Amino acid sequence: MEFDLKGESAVTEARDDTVSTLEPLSDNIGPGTCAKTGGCRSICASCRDRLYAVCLALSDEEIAGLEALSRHLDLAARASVFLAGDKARFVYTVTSGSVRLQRDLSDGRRQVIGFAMAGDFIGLSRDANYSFSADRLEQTGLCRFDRDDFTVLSRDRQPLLERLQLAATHELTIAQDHMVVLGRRRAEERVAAFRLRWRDRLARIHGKSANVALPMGRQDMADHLGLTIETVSRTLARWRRERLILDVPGGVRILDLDRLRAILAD
Amino acid sequence: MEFDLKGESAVTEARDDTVSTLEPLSDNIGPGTCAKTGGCRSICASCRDRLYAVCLALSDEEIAGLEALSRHLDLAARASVFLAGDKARFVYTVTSGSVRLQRDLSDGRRQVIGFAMAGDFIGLSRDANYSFSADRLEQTGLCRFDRDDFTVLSRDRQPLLERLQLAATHELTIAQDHMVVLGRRRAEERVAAFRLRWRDRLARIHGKSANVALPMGRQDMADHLGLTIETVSRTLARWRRERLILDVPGGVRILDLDRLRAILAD
DNA sequence: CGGGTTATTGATGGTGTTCAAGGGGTGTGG
DNA sequence: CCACACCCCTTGAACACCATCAATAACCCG
Repeated sequence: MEFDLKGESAVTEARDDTVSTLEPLSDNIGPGTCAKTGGCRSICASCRDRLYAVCLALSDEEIAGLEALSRHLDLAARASVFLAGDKARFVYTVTSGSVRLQRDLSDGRRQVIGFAMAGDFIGLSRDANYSFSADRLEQTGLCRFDRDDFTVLSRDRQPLLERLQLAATHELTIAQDHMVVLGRRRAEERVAAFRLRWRDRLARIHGKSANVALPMGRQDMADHLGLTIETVSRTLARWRRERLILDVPGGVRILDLDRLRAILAD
Repeated sequence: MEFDLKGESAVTEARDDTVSTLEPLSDNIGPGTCAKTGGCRSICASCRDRLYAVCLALSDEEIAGLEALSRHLDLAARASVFLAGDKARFVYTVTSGSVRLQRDLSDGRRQVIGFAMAGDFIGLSRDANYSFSADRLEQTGLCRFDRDDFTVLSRDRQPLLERLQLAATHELTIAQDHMVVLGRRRAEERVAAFRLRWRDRLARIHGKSANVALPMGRQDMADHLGLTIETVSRTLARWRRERLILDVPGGVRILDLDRLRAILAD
């Protein structure tokens, strides 16, 4: 119970830092807070605190413009937001929950391109169609924009365009990081890199904590890291034996952060 | 001689398509064409024909603004444009030649993030410093812009910002493609994916041709594909034995494009 | 409790790496 | 012009890491 990361009574020990609740955004978000057709004031506003969020650095007025175009969705787990090949009509910001982004080969092999969480912007596409699929890993809140509307609006809003530019560059940097992981890291290093990175991302939103919620399964991690599910499982089993981590419901507790970092040695 | 891809008398058979010279840009480029301090009219203008080039879709007037800030460089092979960790003072467009982009791990392992060729924009950085190094593979022409100047200029030039946005999204899509290659492709597929992609990129600039110039060495390919130099070498040796490719000075001739494509089966 | 899904664990084997030696081209200097 | 060094590429043999195959265990929901 004490370590439960998902339940209503989610309480985590604050170790590294001050506060650390796992869903601080849930106060602002929910079906009740949002008008069906119109804006979602509190949601866009909540973005403003977050680095790399698209609506950051916009004036109240500009946010109002965005809101008029936005439509908030709160969707159950385990279904897609969009599929690779779909006409790219919308762009989204994630307001809560998490989304898995993936590409599939015709023979069933899968590469998980990345995971999007609160504050992330998804749906940017070079072409008219999405080049990857997006699936919800859990109950997920999204702010949806019509792509064309969004383009038109951004035309006379340089700050928004610059934000968008920053978001794309940010994603690109992450993608390059991950190429190093996929191309030149061994299995244990890959898993360590993923866990540490995931921890950092959660820390930005929820504050630092030794407890890390992991909404994705072993197969998702494996497909993200270019490994098999067995290799991931064995690596984690070893770490458990060596008291490096401790499994907790819905996630993991990192017991020895330094040793985990040492695995990367970089 | 007939297949030489590098010499002064570079002539290639045009097979798939009409014309196919390997350095069509060289007419416009050279020390003589460019004032030391000022703009490079012909160079920016030449960009306009090319998709994803940053200065595409700008008016003559806007191009003039860019040119005033640009400085053209024509540099010998085998030295860096910038290093990972350097302060990111400049951004560049490649006008001729090619550049290798890479990240290094502290223990010597290397990941080649990508290669930039004529029309590509490099130096975009999320942070104040470059996150990867850029090295010239051959004699290379670059248009250099001061990053701050460029930012200021782009502030009231939406088309430029949108171009920049497209360039970043384009790079991101390529990075995601490559993640699939690194994460889920076997050795032979990786090499095939690289050769085919490289061929397509050259085709955009020089027109289609069965002859493909390869300015990078085996080690570069290996570090790009997450393989060892031996595996790359063995794969190419097999293809040579099977009459799938034919080595020519400075590059390769693809003898059986369909069979090469079939290796990817996707 | 039962059925399905997901995770773990073990045994075996393959793909690609590592280690090692030799080949081929190029440039330099005698 | 040849000899030599250097670099890059190729080829072979042995090995290691991780994948594959297979069986069981834990979990989740109905």
